[in-house]
Amino acid sequence: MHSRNVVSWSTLMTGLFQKGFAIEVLGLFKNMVLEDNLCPNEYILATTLSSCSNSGMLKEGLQCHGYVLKTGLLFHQYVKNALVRMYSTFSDVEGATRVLNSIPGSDTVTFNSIIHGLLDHGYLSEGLEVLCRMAAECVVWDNVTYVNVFGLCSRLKDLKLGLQVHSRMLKSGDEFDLYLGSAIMDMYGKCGQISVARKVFDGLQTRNVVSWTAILAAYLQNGCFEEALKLFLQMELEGVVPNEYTFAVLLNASSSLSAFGYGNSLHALAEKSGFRSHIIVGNALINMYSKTGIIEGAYEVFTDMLYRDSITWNSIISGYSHHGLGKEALAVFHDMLAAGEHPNYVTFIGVLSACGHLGRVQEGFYYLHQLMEEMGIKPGLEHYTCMVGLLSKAGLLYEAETFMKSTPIEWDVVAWRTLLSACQVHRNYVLGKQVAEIVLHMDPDDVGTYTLLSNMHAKAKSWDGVATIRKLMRRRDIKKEPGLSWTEIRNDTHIFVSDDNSHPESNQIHEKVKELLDKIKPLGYVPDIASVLHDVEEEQKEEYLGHHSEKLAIAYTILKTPSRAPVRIIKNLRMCDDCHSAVKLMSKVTNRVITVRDVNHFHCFRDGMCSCADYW
DNA sequence: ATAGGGTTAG
Repeated sequence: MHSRNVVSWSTLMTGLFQKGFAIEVLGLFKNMVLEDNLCPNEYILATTLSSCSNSGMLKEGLQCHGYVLKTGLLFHQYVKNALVRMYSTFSDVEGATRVLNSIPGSDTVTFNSIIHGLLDHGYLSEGLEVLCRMAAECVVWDNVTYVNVFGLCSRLKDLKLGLQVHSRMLKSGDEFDLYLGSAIMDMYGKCGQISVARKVFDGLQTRNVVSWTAILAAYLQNGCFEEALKLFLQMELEGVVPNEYTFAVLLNASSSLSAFGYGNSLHALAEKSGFRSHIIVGNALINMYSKTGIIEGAYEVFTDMLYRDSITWNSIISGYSHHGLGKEALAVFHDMLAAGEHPNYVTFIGVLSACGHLGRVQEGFYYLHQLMEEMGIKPGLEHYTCMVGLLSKAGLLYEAETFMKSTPIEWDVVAWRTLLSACQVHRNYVLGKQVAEIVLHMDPDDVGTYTLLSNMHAKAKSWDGVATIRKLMRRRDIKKEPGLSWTEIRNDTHIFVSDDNSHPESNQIHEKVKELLDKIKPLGYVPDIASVLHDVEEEQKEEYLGHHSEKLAIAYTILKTPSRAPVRIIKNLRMCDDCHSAVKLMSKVTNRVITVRDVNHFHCFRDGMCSCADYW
């Protein structure tokens, strides 16, 4: 153009802004001032400020604010709104509030911007306050307001508020849109009302990928993992193309089921669909591989990722920790610091539990008392519980007990259970029984603790103790949870129940178990018959041990898969001592890698050893 | 003649 004016620049800048080229808008702003010597007006500044928000350019945003002050454009509504959004986006609540209050006149967009900004940075009560103010000042609510307010209800998990807002929306008679539909489903999902969310979904006239993903996420958040995976097939059938959020949800559903078959297929599909470099997909993949027991797969995804954020680092660190790989976890943690990524609350849970696996008591306390302080992270219950685990794992049971008594925090049942299982491993039954009392006082229905307690009595050969526990369980009507193990072979899941002969191939499986046990006896396997609490002959006790669900699942997988294939088992309870020592030797005689995910640990058995170093 | 705010995720 031979001659350009502010409107020419403004038109171009708006076009770029709306297509997502925020950085380019800032470049144009500079050129307009320097090349054409033009003075920006309120249109230019509104767009430029928004571009600063969208591209994360804080410094430039502040410079624009200075420009606004110098040029006296502050009293234009659009400019004010853009400023409020800029400060909200950069989580400067005070700055946003200052703009909000210092310039008279706030419209719907002003309030929408500040509420959204507050929610996005976790200022929920402040968000609620602004909403009340908006209502008090009788500012009109539009669809964007409703979307934001439903977001507020989701985060507060406040169903009552959600229902009130939904009613108000229906009465307002405003035109409904897809943003609203997704926000409503999200609200009901996060407030635990999955069937209402589904009803909203079924009532949608049109659906896009976000509506689908929102309902899948609602199923996920309500523990309906298989339903989520099933519904995805329906989504594909209707020709809706999944995006990176969809894959994150589905991978998470697979992780929760420990379904590596689904996880693997989804990984392939995500790559084919071009989501290889999306952070949330990478993070979900790390999580999926780690939770399905394939920690090498998790690391491979991690190393291949082009872009990482703090969740990426946290995922691989806690993945390594869950697998008992303390050295690897700490090495990645140091890489994280070197890469300039700031650790957070969650990072240190993984780091401290890694110290636990390595028995590094001093290093753990250094992180807790010094590094966390330096980084401005206040230790919480989870961190202190890691310290209890760390001390007790190192055999310092009484130090752990003292630590618990001297730390001013309200301990939960998890912390006491940590100390309890340490007492079991270190065979300190005196302290163990005391701690078990505390655990049962806090949670009288905890079946695992009764089992642990009666095991401790049995190990100490206190048969009266065993009888007392069993009486107690009968009196309190505590039913022993059946032991379940499952394994995925090709695309089928096979479930095994302890002491259950109803499997069609039961005979073969038992024969295979017997064969394996006979093979490992010469290597030192001694059946732990003391742990069998049935009143039967010794020989039969040995047979009962062979009926544990993980032994059945392992025998079956070995029968049905090629000779070098890894064996992966998931079970619902804690692995017992007998199975643990048996499976170690089985990994040796079969030359297989056997991974068992029990209720809270991963055990990777290889060549006669377990990754948990016999502490779990 | 040119301008602003929203949904799903780890």
